[in-house]
Amino acid sequence: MSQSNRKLDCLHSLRERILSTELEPGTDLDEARLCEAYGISRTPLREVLQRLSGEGYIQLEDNRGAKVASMDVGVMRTFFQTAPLIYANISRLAAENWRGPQLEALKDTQRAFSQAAHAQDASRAALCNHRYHDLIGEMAQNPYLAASLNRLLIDHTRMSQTFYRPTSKAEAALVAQAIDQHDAMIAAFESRAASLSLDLALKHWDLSRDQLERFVRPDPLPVDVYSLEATRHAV
Amino acid sequence: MSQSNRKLDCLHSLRERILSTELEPGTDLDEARLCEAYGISRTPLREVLQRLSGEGYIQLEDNRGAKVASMDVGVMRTFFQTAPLIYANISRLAAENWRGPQLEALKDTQRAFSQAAHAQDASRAALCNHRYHDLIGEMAQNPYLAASLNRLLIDHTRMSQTFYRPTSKAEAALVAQAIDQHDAMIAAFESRAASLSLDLALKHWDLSRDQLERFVRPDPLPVDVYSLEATRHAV
DNA sequence: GCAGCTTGCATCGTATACATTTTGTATTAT
DNA sequence: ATAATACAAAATGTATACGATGCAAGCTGC
Repeated sequence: MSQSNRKLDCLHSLRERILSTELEPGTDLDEARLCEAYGISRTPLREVLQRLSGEGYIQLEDNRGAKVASMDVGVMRTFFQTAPLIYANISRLAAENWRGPQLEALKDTQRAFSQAAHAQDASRAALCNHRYHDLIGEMAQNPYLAASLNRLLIDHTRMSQTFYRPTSKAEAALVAQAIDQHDAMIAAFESRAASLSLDLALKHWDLSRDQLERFVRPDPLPVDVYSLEATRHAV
Repeated sequence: MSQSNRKLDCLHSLRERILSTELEPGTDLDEARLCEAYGISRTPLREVLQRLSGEGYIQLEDNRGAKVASMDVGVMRTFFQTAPLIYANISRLAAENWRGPQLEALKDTQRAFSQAAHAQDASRAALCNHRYHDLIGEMAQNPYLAASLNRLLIDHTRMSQTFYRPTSKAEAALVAQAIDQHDAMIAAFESRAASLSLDLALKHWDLSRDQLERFVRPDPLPVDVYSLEATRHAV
């Protein structure tokens, strides 16, 4: 076959590696090295890079190669400003416009997400979560908003990479809550409940925002060292 | 220089030819022919096509070449549903976030637009209008919404291609009104009036929607042929 | 000793040649 | 006569070779 699987493999692999932050924001991507790794020549690899650039995963600079898209603080501010608007509208449209086997695909992805979360496989959970929201984007049948959504999801997934690594019971509970919300959204889509879907998306966003804030601004270290002494044996 | 001007020329030229519908939606793009036309080899041309695909100008199918992005009726419905949301928010953010020489660039483009409109150069006016709104997208400093905006503008420009070809006095008046609105928006941006900018964007959208509807659903042919007889000499 | 230039290496950009896939056409068998 | 198959021609996908660019270390002149 012409679109030799290796080229598609390369595309998907790079997407996943960027989403999982195995390739961290700002990382330089060397063409020759990637060619060797994926067993393809520079020509198809460069086409893959062009495409990833168009999707917002990487940035190309003339005669300077490719870098994984950065995530500076200014962009994060914009992210928090924009996400609820897009997520809410996409969710409403998904409830109205999904068709055919799309809902089943969403259920499958939700099952995979739930499994990964329970197995505490942070990377896989994050990728499943990404796919879950990406599918909702497809269900909405709106190529314009989908363009925004895809870019939001790239950054969202990269940011949330650390959250499905429940280091505390509180965070584990938040993940469980996220799973319940996903189920509730699926039910709302199934019954074509548009405005309910919108509300659920906003609630889901609130939860995610709390998780993200917990990451950006974690619990401060205890001022009183004696309280550490007291809790040490409890762990 | 490495990014040989010919490659960039090719990119810009194809964008303009698609926006001006010289290359109509659905047109097949032949690699060899384009290579010859722009004097570049297939490798850089294919990278240009990949990029245009990422930007939403064309669609690539495996082993089947490139087609200019289509504009079926379903997409148009979605366009009318989505445009005001994005335009309004972009406009508000542009008022809040523009900086440096961006406003001057906008004024320059507005002058060029006004000139083209008065010269009744439909193609150039449409491209200037496109650039005007694209610049507002840059001023908003929001890469997520910019992704939606860019895709909306591609279809918007292609649809409005016929409107700056004022065949009737009514349409000419609408164009004049659009120019005034552009000026009002510039003034609002300059004074950082966020909510005014949002309102103006919505008004501008209403006007554009009226123009588009006039095109999609023109005045019906006169039922009474005698009325034609009556107006024939008036023309 | 330091500024500015030159050289060398690593990497990117382009062209060309080759392989694979698609498509149109002609031929043959039913 | 129609349909199926095989072959030929055109277009797409890939690999490799070569030229161009950018960065860094070393050299020369002041």
